[in-house]
Amino acid sequence: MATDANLDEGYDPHAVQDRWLPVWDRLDLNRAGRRAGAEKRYVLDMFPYPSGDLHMGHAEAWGIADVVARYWMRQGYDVLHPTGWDSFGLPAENAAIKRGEHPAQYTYANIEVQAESFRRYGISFDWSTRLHTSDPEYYRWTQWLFLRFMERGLAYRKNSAVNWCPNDQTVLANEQVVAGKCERCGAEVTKRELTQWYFKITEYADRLLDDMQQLEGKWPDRVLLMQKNWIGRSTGAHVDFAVGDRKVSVFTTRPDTLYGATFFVVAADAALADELVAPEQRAAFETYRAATRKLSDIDRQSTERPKTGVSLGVTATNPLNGEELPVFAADYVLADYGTGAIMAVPAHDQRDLDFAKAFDLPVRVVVDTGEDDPAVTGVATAGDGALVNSGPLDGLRKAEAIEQAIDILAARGTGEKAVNYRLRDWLLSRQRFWGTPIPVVHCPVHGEVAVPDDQLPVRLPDDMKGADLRPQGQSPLASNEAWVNTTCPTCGGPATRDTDTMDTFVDSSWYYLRYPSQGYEDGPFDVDKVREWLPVDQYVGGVEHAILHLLYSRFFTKVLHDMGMLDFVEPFASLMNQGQVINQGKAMSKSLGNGVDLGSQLSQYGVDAVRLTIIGAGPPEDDIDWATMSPGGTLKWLNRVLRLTDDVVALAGDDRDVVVDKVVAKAVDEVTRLIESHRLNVAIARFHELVNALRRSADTAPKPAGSLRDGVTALAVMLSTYAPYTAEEVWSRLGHDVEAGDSVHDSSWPTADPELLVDDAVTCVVQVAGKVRDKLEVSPDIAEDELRALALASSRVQEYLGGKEPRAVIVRPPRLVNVVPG
RNA sequence: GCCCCCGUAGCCCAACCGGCAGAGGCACGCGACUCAAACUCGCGCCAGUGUGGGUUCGACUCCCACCGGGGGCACCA
Repeated sequence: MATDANLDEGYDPHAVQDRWLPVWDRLDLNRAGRRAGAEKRYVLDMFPYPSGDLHMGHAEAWGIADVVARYWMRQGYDVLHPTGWDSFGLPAENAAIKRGEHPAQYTYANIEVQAESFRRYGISFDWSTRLHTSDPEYYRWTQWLFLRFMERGLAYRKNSAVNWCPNDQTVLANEQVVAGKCERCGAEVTKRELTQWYFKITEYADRLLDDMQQLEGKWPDRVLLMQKNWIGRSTGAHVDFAVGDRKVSVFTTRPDTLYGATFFVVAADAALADELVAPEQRAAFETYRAATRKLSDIDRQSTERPKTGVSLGVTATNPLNGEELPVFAADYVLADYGTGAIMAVPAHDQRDLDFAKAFDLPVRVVVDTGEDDPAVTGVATAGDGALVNSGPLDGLRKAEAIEQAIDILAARGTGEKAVNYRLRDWLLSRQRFWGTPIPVVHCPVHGEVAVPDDQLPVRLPDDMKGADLRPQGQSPLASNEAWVNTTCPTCGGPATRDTDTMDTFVDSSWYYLRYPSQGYEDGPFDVDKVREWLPVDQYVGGVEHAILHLLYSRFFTKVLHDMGMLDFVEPFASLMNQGQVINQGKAMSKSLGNGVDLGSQLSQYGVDAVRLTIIGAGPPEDDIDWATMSPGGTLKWLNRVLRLTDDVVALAGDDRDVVVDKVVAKAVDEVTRLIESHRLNVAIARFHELVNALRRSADTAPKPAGSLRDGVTALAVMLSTYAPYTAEEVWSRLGHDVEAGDSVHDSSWPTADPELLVDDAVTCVVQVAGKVRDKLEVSPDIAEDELRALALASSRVQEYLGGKEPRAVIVRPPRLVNVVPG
């Protein structure tokens, strides 16, 4: 007995799946290079992380990319649709600690489960491309790339306060701190002073911003916007103040307000504050600094919090007017943005005004914006206006004054135009085990020494498991003496290995480059193969990577371009973000207990019904509420397709009906354009229409067998992109010998005869005062004059005109006439 | 606080450059088939596009304001 009574009669999707899957495996239809000589296309999903089996979200993302891949194959392109796993990372390590295993066990077991699920789900992967970032053959090249970055000064080590996740016991990149919490586990992030490896992504800030021009219209606007905001370019000036005999520079976007500066603030946790503090203020400063360091990022970044600070007991000299400004240390100034010090202009900056109020400092208006005095209202005025109280700047507008101020500063050698970025360098060290080891040796004589290329990979030890991996605040590798102790590649003397591993986002920043030459041993990738296949024509993935993976990959691509290894500067020509699959209005989660298991959906409705339901639910980027979907209805429709097929196959003869031919041509034409424009859900509606039309014709004499057979054939080919199993079944029932290699997945996309797309007559709407009053059947190429005359001759139009002359007649042949009464 | 996106039948969604608001589906109702039901086939049902204004011969579409929902950034000088 089937679980669903409906399945007893009609379509059994499982039998169809079991029938075709082994045949496809044998036919090997998805191998890149199969259509040698044809134009190449590269379709890619953001590769999966192997935690457990596939879920509904995977079903959507890979379903979407698979439609594109299969569509391009039908169109005759040579398609690369590869797969791999982003297989380093914390969940495997945590599972290993819990189970007393090596992380590789969990990782590779899950990969096998997911691989089998992908296969069953009918994804058109070229399995020969398969890679795993945790394989030594892969991470060897991650290490190799790191060393190239190091040679170019793009990987460096520095000591600074870094984001620390107390739960995962590791540092985090800025991009992995979301609203003050660890992106992975949600713990509140704290700060730690540590020496860590960084990638100098800030050196590419301008290019990351400027090259986005190439992506406009091809990437979702919101992703581009998020990246733009994240990079956060600000233009302004560096202004040099004098503190005693020391020069202290600040960054400001408002050099025009220099005359309004009434105090000066240094970030309390910046080294600069420690260096400037006067002896009599040192005790107070250190107390304050200690308190600052205890704050979590969340507390510290709250704008609600009252301003706090402490005087450093020194003054800074304003380079424009020579005024001596009191210097404070405060936590509202960030140590790692700009120079870690600011000139405070309370009249025109809200934060400075709040501080001035708290410390009873003067507020001096220097831009007359026409608003009330900030000293009275407590609201800083940041808008445009005329400069006042500003010596040579008086009377200028804001923009002019900014330029003028910079000119004056530059002439005096006390400042210059400057650009600053919100983007910080990418902190890549992680104090965890299951990642790519950083290929550096620390020698007491020679310092940081790169491991020579011919000694790569620096392998992870395979004798560590379970409790050995427990986080201790430093990498578990540090406790493995046999691994740590080595010799210096330069002098041969005793040395130690760097015990940190790389952020897994390093692994995923270049994987798409290796697919075309997976297994290549002379470099991370075969430059010629990359030239053939890259950039990726269609990338598909979640919007959660808008500023993590996507920004990092763009950075890597630009560096590799500069190294002469790539011809292009943007890795992903087109990007689609799929939405989330939710349930009953909420994200699926264990705590809510509203999870929908993909496996059980597949066993209940079959692969094709689930694929069609997910993709048909709405635009790819929209969230899908599974509670509102009916895969059962989709299964019934697939059943309908098969019944139609059987009925049509049973018809004898080759009779044609031009009406049917037109319906088919129109469906082909529209589906083609809909898939091209990524409106994948609407294409499914066209499938329904086509089936309805063919059904009607098959039920009505004279039943044009030839036209119907062609219609079902076109349907099978188009449907092969969404519902690969059912389409193959239809194809087979139409008489194709799939086992012998005549698969629908090796067929060609149907073409629509342009003559069949032309309508003999179209309906012209005739409006009077914008309201539809009549309809005319006219020739599609009717002339404007003729149509006007026809419309005005309409008795209904005359009726509504009531004998008056029309004031205007708007004619848009052949579809519309609007008569405007006088 | 700043910025972005979205509001169309009971529900999910279509509607090209501004030109007949409805393609498709779910649910529901009726009919045919059936001893009856299920399945299947056919037919039907329901909104004037969140609200208010503006531009236009004509607005779901463009502009402004507001309401509601979602998202991004958030002490970045």
